[in-house]
Amino acid sequence: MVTLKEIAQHCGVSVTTVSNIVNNSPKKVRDETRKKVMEAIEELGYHPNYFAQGLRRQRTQTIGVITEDLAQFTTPEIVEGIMKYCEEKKYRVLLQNLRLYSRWQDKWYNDETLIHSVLDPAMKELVSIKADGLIYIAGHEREIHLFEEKTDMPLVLAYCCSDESMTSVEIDDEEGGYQMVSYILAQGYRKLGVISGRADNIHAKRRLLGCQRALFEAGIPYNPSWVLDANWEPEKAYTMTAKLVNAGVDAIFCMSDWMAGGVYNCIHDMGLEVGKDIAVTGFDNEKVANWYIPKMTSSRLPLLEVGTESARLLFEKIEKQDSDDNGADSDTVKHIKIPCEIKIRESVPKRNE
Amino acid sequence: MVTLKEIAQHCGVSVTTVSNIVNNSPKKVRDETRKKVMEAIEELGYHPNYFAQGLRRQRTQTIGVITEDLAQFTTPEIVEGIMKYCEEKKYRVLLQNLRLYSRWQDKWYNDETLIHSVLDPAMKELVSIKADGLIYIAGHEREIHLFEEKTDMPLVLAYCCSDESMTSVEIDDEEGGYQMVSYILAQGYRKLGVISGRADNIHAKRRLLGCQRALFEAGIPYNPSWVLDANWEPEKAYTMTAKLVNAGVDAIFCMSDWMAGGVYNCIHDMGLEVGKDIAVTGFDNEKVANWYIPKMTSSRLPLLEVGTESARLLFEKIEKQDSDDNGADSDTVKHIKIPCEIKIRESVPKRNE
DNA sequence: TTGTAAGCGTTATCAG
DNA sequence: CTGATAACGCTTACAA
Repeated sequence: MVTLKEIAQHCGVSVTTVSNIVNNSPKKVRDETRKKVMEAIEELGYHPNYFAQGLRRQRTQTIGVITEDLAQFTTPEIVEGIMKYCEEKKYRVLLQNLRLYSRWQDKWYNDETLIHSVLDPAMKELVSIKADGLIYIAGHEREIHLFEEKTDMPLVLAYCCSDESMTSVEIDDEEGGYQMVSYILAQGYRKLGVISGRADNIHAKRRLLGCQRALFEAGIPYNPSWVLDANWEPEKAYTMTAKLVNAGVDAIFCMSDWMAGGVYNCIHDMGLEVGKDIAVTGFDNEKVANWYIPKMTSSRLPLLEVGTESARLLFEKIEKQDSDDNGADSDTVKHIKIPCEIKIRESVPKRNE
Repeated sequence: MVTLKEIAQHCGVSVTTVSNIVNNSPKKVRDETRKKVMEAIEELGYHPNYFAQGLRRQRTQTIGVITEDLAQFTTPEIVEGIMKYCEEKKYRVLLQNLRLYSRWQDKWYNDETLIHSVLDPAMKELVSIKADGLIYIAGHEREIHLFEEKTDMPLVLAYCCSDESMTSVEIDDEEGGYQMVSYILAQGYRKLGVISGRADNIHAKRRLLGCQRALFEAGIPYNPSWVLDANWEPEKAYTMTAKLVNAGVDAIFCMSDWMAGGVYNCIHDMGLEVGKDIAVTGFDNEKVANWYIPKMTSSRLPLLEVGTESARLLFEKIEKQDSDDNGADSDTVKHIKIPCEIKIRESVPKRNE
């Protein structure tokens, strides 16, 4: 590998001069020398040694990203957002994948010691590599307490949150639920059934809250017995749909596009038609939403934005830390929620009545 | 950060001793000293500095992974496979994301200079970080010529291939097509229609080849006019299906699960029933396959395996390189194809006839 | 404007 | 069994 020294020898100058040119330091360099050196660099193909540089400076121009599970459908897009931002900032990304699902399926959900068993080595890794900051991407949104013993490394939580002291970027599920239900009501429906995910799930809870708010604002009483839990499973959603239809709802707000498949099928099997007889909406705006018939109105998760926003906040912290020579802990903690985007299609036609 | 020196001072020994203990070198160390040092390491929380280590050794224990687009549905699982393997080998993974799709949609497909404009900086990066090896993951399978000017870095192509000189791991599309069509024929169907992807697409070509082989082996004449190109688009697949049905086929081999949605819809709209009137199979085994009614037989892409196998081959190369002090270029080039796995469901019932 | 030299934390060589 | 010391490639204060 070509080193500074070799370039220097090649040009008959000192390493210092070459280094100054490479880092275009404020020092004055004769144009002639600069040109000569630049040419040599080009010709010999010099590229700074990352390790020597990292060893010398205290900054590594590298941030760590730890994902709970890269194979979760929400994760790659968040990572993509982060990388996009980092590219502009000329930062490297060291990605760690905890592979929680493939290791333990669902068992890790509430078992933070289990998570720690793989998280701790990953963190050590990042310390040893002196990452300038860390973004932690959860596999599904929830409240975590993994980082109690604060590291000095700037940290941003993506797709999850923690206590007040931790900067986090989440999607605004409540607003998403609110938007969706407001839309359904605006289309003229009045008897709203809800197919929810797991009752203890933060997405489900927040979306339901938004739903209730929309109902309240429209002056429509909230009927809790029309809210059924299908545990994110299409099969269960199928069963629940039958109950809701028999109970007389005219619209169903289903909390995931996949579960909505069960809803569509059930309605079809009952000899009814989605849209004409019963309005249906999903959530997540996955590809399927476009392929149900009629095409289903859904809500896009702003994952890319979660990524870029996390990165933006992280760099804000890193820069803050850099300028705080006094060591003042004037941390800028923020809790950002990014709105979902409703994608209107054909499953909630205007009610003519 | 705790350094070797600090540990040494704490214990009243030299850094050499500590280093020897940390790397459990063959050198003999008195048990007493070892114990003392180990305790200090534990207590002070020592972790070797990645940069100092990397600077000193020539090995970095890091491999680079360059993805054409992480958001491609096939990519994360391959990455996951690689990371799984690397974890066992105690290697780090530096992931680079070219983001080809989000940058240029489809425009980069046959424009390798465009690709080079983002690939080259990424490669430089890996050189500067002295990655021990590189895995390149394509966004869709095809033949690439991106690495003509051989680097000395061990390289494996995943989900794509190149000329003979390059090690690659692909999925065995031909065998996949063969398996699927053999199965359809074994179930008693004789008039096979095919909905293909882009004609110039390597997946499509290979699957079709397998299909033709299966037909030939069964002694059934191949009718090219029953092979229609739907460009991977469900909408087009819908149109094509009508043609095939009108032409009198009794089974449709559709080359992607998403296009199969169009097939299902068309058959339904024509007043027919998938399974009963016409057999249908998809490909890719995406989640949807389970949600069409009747559940669709499809073929699982062995992506995780592509990942682990790529990593395995890469380490084979790395180790080879290490042992080849003589510099002999006794490279082990391999072209691996990993079989798909047919997932039989309900869309191709046994023909009773 | 350019050069000298120290030092970042490690490992390897060689000497005690 | 243990310890000095050089070297890896770079940045930076200071000297010329």
